[in-house]
Amino acid sequence: MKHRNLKWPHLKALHELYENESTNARILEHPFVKNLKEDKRLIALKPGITRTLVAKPGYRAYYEQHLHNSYLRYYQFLTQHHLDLSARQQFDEFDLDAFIFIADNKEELRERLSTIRHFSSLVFREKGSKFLEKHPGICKIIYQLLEVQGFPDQDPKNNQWRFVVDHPNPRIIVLCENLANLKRPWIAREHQLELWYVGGNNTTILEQIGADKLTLSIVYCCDWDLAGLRIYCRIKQIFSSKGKSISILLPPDVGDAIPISSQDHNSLWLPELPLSGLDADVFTASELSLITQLIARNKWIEEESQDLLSLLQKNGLITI
DNA sequence: ATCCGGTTAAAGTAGCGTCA
DNA sequence: TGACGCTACTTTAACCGGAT
Repeated sequence: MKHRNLKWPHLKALHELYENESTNARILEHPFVKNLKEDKRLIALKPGITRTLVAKPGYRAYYEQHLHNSYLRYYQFLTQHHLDLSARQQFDEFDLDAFIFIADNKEELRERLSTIRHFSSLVFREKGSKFLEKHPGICKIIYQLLEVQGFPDQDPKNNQWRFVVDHPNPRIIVLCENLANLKRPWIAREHQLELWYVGGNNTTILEQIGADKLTLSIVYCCDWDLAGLRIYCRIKQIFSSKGKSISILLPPDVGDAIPISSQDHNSLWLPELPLSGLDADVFTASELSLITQLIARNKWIEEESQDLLSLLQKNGLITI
């Protein structure tokens, strides 16, 4: 039963035979389908038409017993995850089960995401470590399920996480220093935002932002501490060399600021340097004002404490 | 309803260079 | 020399829209 190894086109066409009693899909070469026709005699070619298959008496009952539940499960999954339902997709039942596993264990897999070969041999053990490299279509679906832009480089030292919340028609691109906003992707989707994770030293993935996207507004959302603002300076420089100007999301006031030595925070200001060593030319007057206040009070503002939508609204970037 | 032709996506294949 | 990887070309079939 598990070895019938039907691909999605076969499942789809067999379902079409169940619903409409006929299909034009070319599925006869498949041993399982061939067996349905030649041994079980539950389907047959339509007389006079060489490419149309029709259902025969008994097919409905057979389908309901052996195929219907699988089809419904896969159909529901693909629909839920907005995956392409077309019969061009070449994944089989094994792959579909793997997709569902990936979706169910998305966070864990993302945490441990390493190289494409490692992932392939872990999740597609039976198909080998090179399976995903040779099947870009299936790889693309995994990216979509995991909501990543790609696997990190071969070199484990070069762990470039490429988390993205895509929108087909974004109004604005938000570069995020932290994952917090990317963990609430529905907010971005509802409001036509595209989110890119550029935390840590992930700035090289900015090269991946397509030229077509450069016409949109790009804003950076970060912790207001030395590390976050340093990244902003670097990103602004990168985009500036492409002739693109970006801005930073400015919290409305210092009200949400917390002491610099709070838990798990180790980005200290450098009070001995003017503006903590940041390049003053990068910032606007109101941004400079907030930075100097934070330095003076030895505080910082956590990105997670700010609501992305109201930040965008208060910065005049969207209307809700 | 069937056929057809253009477009698109994916898989298979063959040719070529690299490296041990 | 053989294993491997990269790439470009070919093949196949689905899909879509228009014609018969």
